[in-house]
Amino acid sequence: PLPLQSQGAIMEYNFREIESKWRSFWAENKTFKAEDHSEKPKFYVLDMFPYPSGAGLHVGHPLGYIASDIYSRYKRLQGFNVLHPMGYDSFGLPAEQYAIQTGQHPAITTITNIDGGTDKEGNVIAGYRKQLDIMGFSFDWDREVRTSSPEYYKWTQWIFKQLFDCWYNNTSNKAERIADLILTFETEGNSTVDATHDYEGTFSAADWKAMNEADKSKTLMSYRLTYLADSWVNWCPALGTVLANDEVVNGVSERGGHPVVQKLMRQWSMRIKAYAERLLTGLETVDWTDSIKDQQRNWIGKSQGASVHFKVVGSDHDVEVFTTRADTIYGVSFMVLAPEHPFVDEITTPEFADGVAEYKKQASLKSERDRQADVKNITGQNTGAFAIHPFSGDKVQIWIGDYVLASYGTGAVMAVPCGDQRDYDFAKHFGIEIINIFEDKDISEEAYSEKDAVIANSDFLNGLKVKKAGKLAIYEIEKRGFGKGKTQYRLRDAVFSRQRYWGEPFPVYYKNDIPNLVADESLPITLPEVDKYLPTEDGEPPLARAEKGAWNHSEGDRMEFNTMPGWAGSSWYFLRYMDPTNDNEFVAKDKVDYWKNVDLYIGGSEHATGHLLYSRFWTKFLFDLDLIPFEEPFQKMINQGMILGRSSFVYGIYPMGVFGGEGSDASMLTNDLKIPVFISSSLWKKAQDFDSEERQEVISKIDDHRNYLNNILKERHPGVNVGVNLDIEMGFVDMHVDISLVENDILNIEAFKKSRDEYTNAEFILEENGDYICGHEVEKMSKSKFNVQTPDVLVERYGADTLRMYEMFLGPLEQSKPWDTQGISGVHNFLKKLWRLFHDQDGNVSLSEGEADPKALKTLHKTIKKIGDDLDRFSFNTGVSNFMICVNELTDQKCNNKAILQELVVLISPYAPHVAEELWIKLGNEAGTLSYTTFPEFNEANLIEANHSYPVSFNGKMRFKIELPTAMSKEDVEKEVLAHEVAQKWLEGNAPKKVIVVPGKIVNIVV
RNA sequence: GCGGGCGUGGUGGAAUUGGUAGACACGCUAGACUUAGGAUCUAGUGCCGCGAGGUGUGAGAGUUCGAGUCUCUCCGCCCGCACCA
Repeated sequence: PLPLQSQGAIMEYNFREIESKWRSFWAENKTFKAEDHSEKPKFYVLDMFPYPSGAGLHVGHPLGYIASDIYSRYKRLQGFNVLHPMGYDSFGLPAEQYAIQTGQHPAITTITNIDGGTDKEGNVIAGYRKQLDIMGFSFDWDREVRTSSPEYYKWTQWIFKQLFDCWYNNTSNKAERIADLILTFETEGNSTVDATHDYEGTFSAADWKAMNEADKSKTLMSYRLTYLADSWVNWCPALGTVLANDEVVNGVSERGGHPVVQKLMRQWSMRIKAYAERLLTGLETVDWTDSIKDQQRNWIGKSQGASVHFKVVGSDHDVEVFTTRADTIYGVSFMVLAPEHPFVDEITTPEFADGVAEYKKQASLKSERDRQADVKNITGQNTGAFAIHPFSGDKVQIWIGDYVLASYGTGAVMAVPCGDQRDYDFAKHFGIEIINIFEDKDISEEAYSEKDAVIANSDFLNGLKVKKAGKLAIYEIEKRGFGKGKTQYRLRDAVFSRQRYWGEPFPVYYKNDIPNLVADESLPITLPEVDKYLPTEDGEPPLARAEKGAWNHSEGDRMEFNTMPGWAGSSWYFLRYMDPTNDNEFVAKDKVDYWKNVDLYIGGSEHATGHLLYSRFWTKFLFDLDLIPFEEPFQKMINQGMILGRSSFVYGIYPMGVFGGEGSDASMLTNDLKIPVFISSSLWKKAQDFDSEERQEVISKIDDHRNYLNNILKERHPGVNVGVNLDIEMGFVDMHVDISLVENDILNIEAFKKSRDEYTNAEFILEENGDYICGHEVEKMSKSKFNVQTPDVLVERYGADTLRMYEMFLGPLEQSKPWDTQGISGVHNFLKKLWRLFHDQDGNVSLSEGEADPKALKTLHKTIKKIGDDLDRFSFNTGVSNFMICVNELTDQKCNNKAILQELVVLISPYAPHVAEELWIKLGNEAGTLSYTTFPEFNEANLIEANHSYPVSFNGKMRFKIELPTAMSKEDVEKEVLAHEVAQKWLEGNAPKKVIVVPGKIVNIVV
């Protein structure tokens, strides 16, 4: 396409020159450097940092960055000391997968993706940094962090060490040092300790002292906030690694969609469960959307109820269950254990042993996904064992069934079929007798799960409503020693090991299989070189390939071979920006005390149960250790919507084969004859109608093409009766076409023909005007759909200021919306119009001094008010509209008053910083001072007008307007309005029933 | 099934506390200027109607002088969670 830049007047809006000039200026002068100490109040604006992928940025990525940049610039103008940094979440799978394929070290891939260059296959990579720079963001790049740099992950490792060295004290409700716990063990054993832990049983001080090193280590491990344990994990064979729950979606890996199975493995985990309650209550103190908060609440999944013990007949075991419906205790008709429940085998009677073994085998073969998909299929197996109902003493059957999850609660349920549909279905399926404990409720068809029932057939609970019965039941359960009231969380501890190369190594070595921490002086433990980025032959992670001498801690030890997951580095990066080069601390206390938490966080909502939860967890932990002065990392958060791509389609019909008599052969349709015919979309759509003229027209043109091909065939195969299969019903395809070949839905036919060999001779059925109109659809932006729009191309053609404003203009920030390049010209024209306000027809600067016209003042102050309000409520799209209205009005007024335009330039500078800087110096100001000047002050006096144009409604419908003095009294307004001739007409001679006058606003007449 | 959000012209969207529905822009139509236009400028553009006027914010009801906005019922779409005991 031709550049829009005209060669005409010299002083046209030359955005390329202006933008490159100011980009250099800002970089050279470090205009946006944030001071760590300041008299000014601080404001911390943070973007979720990107993973630098080789594919680069598309127009959807900068959306949030533009919004945060506008807000940062606004806050600077309001006199805040703004921290607005950027960095890279640079550990991750794509670089590692690329390393496996090409052998290129992920560190090199990462650097190329950030700084630009050429990849292994020779593709040119623009580089994230360059792509970000051309947008004119006011980042303080001196604070850049990269999670994969040793200087950074040194401190990720250090924080891991602190977690290892702490346990969670439920009494003080915070993390405390392990050394203190050991002291208690030495004097009192563990019975007085109320910790979040998974140690089974109790020990005395003497028991503790009698333990050997290995036992002590093992015991402490079940208290540490990060711990090594055998646990059921999500194993993804295709990726060769375990995944955290939030990385598994619908039973497949979030990245790549590979199947995930359950596997018992020795893994590092994070005891996030300890923080479940605080993660829940903390949500009340942050300004996030309800949607994200609810997602986190749901994920944490708090439920209150009771744990109850059922003795097993003829066994020492008792089955502990968790229930939220203690009121239904007398409705227990049987028990169900998860197939993986630890003592299933021990309680199973001999005659059911085979069945149980078979069922357990079947269950273990099913993946998590299969189990979920199989919800409707009721399966289970009787164990032959019986439990004793604690209150009634009745014997109830014990079954196993995979609708009971091993990982939730105790892995066992008391089944109350009258009140729970799953229990009900199970009972019906296996013919187990159902006890009904609800007064006057029919359960012949389904369970009664409403909570308004009255309890019956339940001894001391009879006649009580559900809620009361529940309380009384728990009271009795506790009193009689059958169990106790309990709060249960769905949140599970997070697996922290990955069997991958490109992540943080653990600062851990094993001595006689006991994990030990590497000393602080030895940090960081840097990633060793390996020959291949794949697991070893015996299934160890890639790090096991490292040369032993260089990598092992000391003779006879071995290092941890796992690496940390992606969320390790991103859980605390917002702290490092405050002090990115500190080699002695993860962040200096005085700096974090000044900057505190993030005031505004902008990023995608897809991190609701991953990054955002883990980051809150680590922040609370660091707060407990008194290392940082706040408990919530992100005070206010905005989740930008996705920008969807607008894909273009062509509709083609391909020859499908040949037909004919003797001697005809499919191979006669050689590749050079597989020539498609493409039909313009509107014709194609009309041709779907069997009776349409267009259909006949299309068919006859397809016939022409077929005849053409047939003639070639006949020439090649004289004497053979052969023709091609080519018609409107067969061989039809709609295909994505690269959007770079399409402009305003019109296909560039010549470029299209050149794009692929098979199109070279393609035929086209065109619109009357000779255009090929493409079809379109809104879908996710992706390479495979050929609908990716990159910022680079648009900046080159329209400039960064235009792109910034246009992305904001598309619609509300939080909303998903389709990308539409056509609309960008409106914003570009606006900036040209703005430019013209400052210049005369010859392009020379032309400004008038002196007092401004009241009209212009009104326009300006109306705009000041709106822009300020829009920014305060993050309504960037209406902000752009208001600028357009302002410039349209000033243009109509032919306003070139310096005082007015000066304020306008400041107002617009957050949105369009380059052109604002240029106009700022044209107004006679010092270069670069714009960023730190003051935001214009709104003065209402400029808005007051002598007259107001009242809209007059009859029964709420506006009929006419009347201009009256603003100060006129209600009574006089009513009188004037009623006297108006149009009012007389609508009244039809009748007196109005009622007249409502809202002074300065509206008049409504009821007739 | 549960939770969150949304539904306004041909399109993206505006209407902040209930007060002129459709701002602003794209697109479209007509015209001007131009060697040319995918540049620029002017006018028009919810729908029906020649007009007066009617009608109109997913559907229906309600509250109100007045409802896109508040309440209820229903329909549709998007996102998240989902055998959680």
